[in-house]
Amino acid sequence: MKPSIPKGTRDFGPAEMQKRQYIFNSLRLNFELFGYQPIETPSMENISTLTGKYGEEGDQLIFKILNSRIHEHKNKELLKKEFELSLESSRNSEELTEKALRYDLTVPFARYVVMNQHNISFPFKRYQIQPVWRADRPQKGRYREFYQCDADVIGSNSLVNELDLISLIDKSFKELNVPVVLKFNNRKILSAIAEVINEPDKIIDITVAIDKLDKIGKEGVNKELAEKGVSDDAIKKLQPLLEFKGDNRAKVAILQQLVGNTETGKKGIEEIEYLLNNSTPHFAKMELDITLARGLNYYTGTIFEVKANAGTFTPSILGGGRYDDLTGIFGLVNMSGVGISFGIDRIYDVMEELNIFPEQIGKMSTTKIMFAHFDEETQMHCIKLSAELRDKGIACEVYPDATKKLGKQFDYANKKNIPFVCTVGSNEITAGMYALKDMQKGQQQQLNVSDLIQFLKNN
RNA sequence: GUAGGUAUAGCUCAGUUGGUUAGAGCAUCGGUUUGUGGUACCGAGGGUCGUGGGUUCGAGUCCCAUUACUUACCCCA
Repeated sequence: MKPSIPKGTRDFGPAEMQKRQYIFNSLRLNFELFGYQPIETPSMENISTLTGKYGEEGDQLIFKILNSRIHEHKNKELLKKEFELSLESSRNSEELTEKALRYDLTVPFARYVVMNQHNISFPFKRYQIQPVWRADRPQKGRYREFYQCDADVIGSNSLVNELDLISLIDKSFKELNVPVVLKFNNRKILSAIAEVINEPDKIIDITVAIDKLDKIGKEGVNKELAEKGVSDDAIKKLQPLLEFKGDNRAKVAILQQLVGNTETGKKGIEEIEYLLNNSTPHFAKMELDITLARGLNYYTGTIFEVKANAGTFTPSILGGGRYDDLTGIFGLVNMSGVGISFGIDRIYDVMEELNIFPEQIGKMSTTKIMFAHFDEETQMHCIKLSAELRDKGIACEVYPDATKKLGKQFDYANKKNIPFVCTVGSNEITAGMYALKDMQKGQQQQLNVSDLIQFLKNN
């Protein structure tokens, strides 16, 4: 059998893991610097927890888990009927699938908050670093299994949380040295637009269409709007939005004209102005993008998206926003939350393309020193030495095979990028002086055990 | 779901208008070197050319089907 792994999944070797962990560690550190606490939730959720939260398209991409032991089901006729119905249309049958792999970390978080509401003191700031699964068709930068690193605050309406997240985004990408543009918008603006042009039912179609502006252009957007049944009159009213150019202030002015006289519009503009006036990103380029919509259904206020600002591969590497009533579905109302999600797999891809991982990352050995030997006796001596070094906190290993060939042992150390090799033969044992070779410099020196330990601690 | 591309050694790929025994680099193993790697030289193993059918005296090469992978669209981290 030829081994393989499912489409859209990947194995990670030691070098990749080192780079991935570099990103994970950096993000985790920042999450904690901002006061977020870690939680984890199961890979699978009850399917009813997930469906209906991501929009029509999103729901289709949920990985469903077939119920176990369906061959033992008591009512097979019912199963057959359910299966046939499932062939007819996109629906979910709990007789067939009652669990699904999580699609994101936000919805499971909302579920967690509702279930643990009596043990949580609000506002609750949590971070979560776990894989999610999407039954998408894989392509460049798109995987079926990938990690999200989420930071959310729930139980606070304050826009200070948005400011906090902007700082977190700014600081995180600064530390990773990834040049980014942080785009933001407000769903209230989008709602107000739908209101103003009298197409409140088409809010999703409208947002999705204008989201594509930079891809398909003004004409493309208009065409799509018409296809979705938006009236000509409404499309005409939308034109200023699609045509304007200018800086953040100019955009606000346009919004003011377009939706400033509606209540939601006014509120949305207020929020946007607050963020523009009070956020202080030093690294990320902050840009109000009034065509930014984001597909997920649950956002109601501020929305965020981050893209790399260099190179040719610039997918969205972070997304987020405010959701006012995600917990409401689970029975806990008046619980507004806001959060962001770093897509570390894409951040990795972007960093790889821009070649901005620090030089040593991916090339460093976690082993500091390897012991080379000549026979079983000298090998045993190495094992004792290694125990002594490990007690002092020095990562070391003994070449596992008994071989007389030093070359082979050095080759192993070299390929593993182990910086030091200590050769232990009978001469060394008798003298109590060991040959320590610096693999990079190629220099060798004789040291006794305590000097060896001291040297390795200092280098 | 829609549209393209690719499929030859463990990996990355050559392979001419269809023509003898299908090649290279890397990797692996061995040797040059029985106490020294990263750089040198020599050698070895490893392929049903994705699968099935067709055209032909002859197919890795042309045609059809099929499967897998991949890219773009949709959507998204």
